[in-house]
Amino acid sequence: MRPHDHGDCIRRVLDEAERRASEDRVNFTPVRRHALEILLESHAAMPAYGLLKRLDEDGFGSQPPVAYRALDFLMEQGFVHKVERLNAYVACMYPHETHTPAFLVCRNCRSVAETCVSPTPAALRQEARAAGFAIERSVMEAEGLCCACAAEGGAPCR
Amino acid sequence: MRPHDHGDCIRRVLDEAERRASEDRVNFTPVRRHALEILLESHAAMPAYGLLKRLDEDGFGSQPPVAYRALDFLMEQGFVHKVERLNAYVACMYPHETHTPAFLVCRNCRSVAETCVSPTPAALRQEARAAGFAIERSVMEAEGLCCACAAEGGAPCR
DNA sequence: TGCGGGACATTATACTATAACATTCTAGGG
DNA sequence: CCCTAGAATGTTATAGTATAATGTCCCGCA
Repeated sequence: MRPHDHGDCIRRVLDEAERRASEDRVNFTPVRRHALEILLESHAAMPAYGLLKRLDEDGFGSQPPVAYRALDFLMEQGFVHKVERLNAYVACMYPHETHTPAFLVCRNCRSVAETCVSPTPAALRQEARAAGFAIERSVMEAEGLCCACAAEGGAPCR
Repeated sequence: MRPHDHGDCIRRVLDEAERRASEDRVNFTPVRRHALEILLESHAAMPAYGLLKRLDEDGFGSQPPVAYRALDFLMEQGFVHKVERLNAYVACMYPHETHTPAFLVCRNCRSVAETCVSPTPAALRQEARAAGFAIERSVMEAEGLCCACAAEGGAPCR
C-alpha cells in the first residue's frame, strides 16, 4: 500500500458507490453508507463486531444484524469484500470493475492489501468448465509476511 | 468428483501421510491419524464441530481443543485444507506435492471439489513480489453452482 | 535422576453469524 | 387520497466457530 491522499481515496470510492447505487436503483440508506465510510477509513480489514461497535457509537443500533445486514448489502453491490482468512471485511478499492479480488494477508500484523487480479483466473476457470461448475464469485487469498514484518517483525506497512 | 474406488483412495492418501510424517519426524498420533481418517471418509468439507463429534464418539474426547489441535497439525503438514468460505475442513487429495489448493464450492449443496492449481499462480506471485510480500500459503476459492445443482437445484454431485 | 518439550486434558470464554418474528417506512397502483 | 406489498429496520434469542489459559502426563536425553 503506497502512501496516498486518503481523503481523496475515500471520496473517490464513495462517489463511485453513490453513482452505482442510483444507477442500479438500489437503496443506499444512511446505515449502509455509514458502514462503507467506516470501512473506508483505513485499508485494513475490520471484523463485523468492530464495525458494529462503530455503528452503535454513531447511533445506528447495537445488535449484530445491523452490521451483518449492511455488510450483506455492501458485498452484494461489490463495494466490500470479505477476507475469509480473517473473517473480516474491507472496502473494495476497485468498485468500478468486476474482478476477482486477491488479498495479501500478513500473518504477523494482519494488514491486508487488495490486488486486482483480472476476471476469473484462467486456470481455475478452465478447471471449473471441465467439472461443469458455474463460478459466480471467486477469491484468491495469500498469507505470508508483508514487507515491513519481513524486514524485522516490526510495525505494519502503513 | 468422478466415481472412484474410495477405499483405495483413502489408503493411498493415508499411506502417503504416514510416510511423510515419519520422514519429517513428526508425531502422527492416534487422534491425529483418526481425524484424518474421518475427513477422508468423504470428499465433502466437514466443520470442526462435526469432526469433534466423531472423535468424541470414537473415544478421543469431547472438548473443542481436541479437534482444533488435530486440525492444526494436519494443516501444518499439508494433509488437510481449510475451506475458508465454509469454515470447514477437507482432506487434501494431493498430499504428495506442495500446491495452491483451489476449491469449487457449490453455494447450493455445499459440495467441495478440490482442484490442484500448480504452485503459486503467476499473477498473484508477481503482485506479491512488487509489494515486497512473501507468500507462504495461498488459496483460491470459487463459489457457484456444481453441475448437479445447476441442472436443477437437485441432489449434490457425488 | 532430572529436566525440557511435546502432546493431551480441562475449563472457561471470546468471537462470528443467523434465525425468527415484529414493526415501520415508502413507492406506486387503484 | 388511500392502501398495500415489498424493503428496510428493530429486537430477541441462539447457533456455530475458535482460542486462551493452565495443568498434567509422558518420553527422550543430558
